[in-house]
Amino acid sequence: MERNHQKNIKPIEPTKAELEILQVLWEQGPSTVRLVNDKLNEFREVNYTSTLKLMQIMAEKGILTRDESQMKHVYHVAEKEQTTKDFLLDRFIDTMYNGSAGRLMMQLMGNKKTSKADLEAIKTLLTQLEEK
Amino acid sequence: MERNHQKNIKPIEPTKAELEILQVLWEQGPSTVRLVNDKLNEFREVNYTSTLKLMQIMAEKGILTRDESQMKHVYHVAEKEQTTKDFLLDRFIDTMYNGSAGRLMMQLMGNKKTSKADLEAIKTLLTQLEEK
DNA sequence: TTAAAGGTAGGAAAGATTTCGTACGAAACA
DNA sequence: TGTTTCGTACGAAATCTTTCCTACCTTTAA
Repeated sequence: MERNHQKNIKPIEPTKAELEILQVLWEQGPSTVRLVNDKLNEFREVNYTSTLKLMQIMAEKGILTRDESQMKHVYHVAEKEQTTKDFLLDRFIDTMYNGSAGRLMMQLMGNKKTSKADLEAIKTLLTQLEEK
Repeated sequence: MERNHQKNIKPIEPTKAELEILQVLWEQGPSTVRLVNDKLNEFREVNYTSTLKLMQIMAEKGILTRDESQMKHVYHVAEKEQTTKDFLLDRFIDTMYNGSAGRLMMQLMGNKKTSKADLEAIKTLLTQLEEK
């Protein structure tokens, strides 16, 4: 079930479209709207000003910051990528697996997206953890 | 009909509120609106007719089916729980980890929601898998 | 030096999702 | 029987999200 016990911390709750933009910025690093929009258009048609607007809103919300010193503003992701991903993963685990990461692990084991190599890597990591 | 342009494949894309309802039904099994609404109200205030409406919409979309033989309709989840969860997990992995389940695994290892017991269980499972 | 291209800002429309008011029928019960 | 309680149906309002139009400014290139 969904809960938010956090008082002061602002929960980053990107919408679907916002997440797309975050993905581009995570991959490309700080970027102009133009670049982000071009990337988005590689797989989905979207008007330049739509992307602009969205990124402006995200800046307002504090999801992004921007450098306005140049005419072409450069947008940065405000939070560390990992912080956001941790938050989203936690929420996913809460809503889908009643907060049990173990259950998610279990499902992953049987998931087609999990390769043999993945499993090997996990095993190695586990062993290392154990040795400490 | 017009919501779903794909022919035979049904992409289960529950919204946030719909997912809450699914969670209740997964946990409780087939239920009346009353029961679902009561459960929801345990952690968030929501009007009975709101829940009713949502469940009616979900039935229209095919996410739920319902038994109308009694006055108190009983709603069932149409898809197997696992099918929906598989789909949602896949999508999560795609948007958050570029489709790599391994990366998600890695993040899980360092996640606070992953307990020592979880890790142990994984290890056992991995070893079993290997022996086969 | 002017036209074209490319940039931001802001509002409003369009779409999707969520919430709830109202109407009305069936059951429970005083 | 009459009234209260509990149920469904449906429309519409409220809200959130996404898209894009228009205005206007700056840079670039002819």
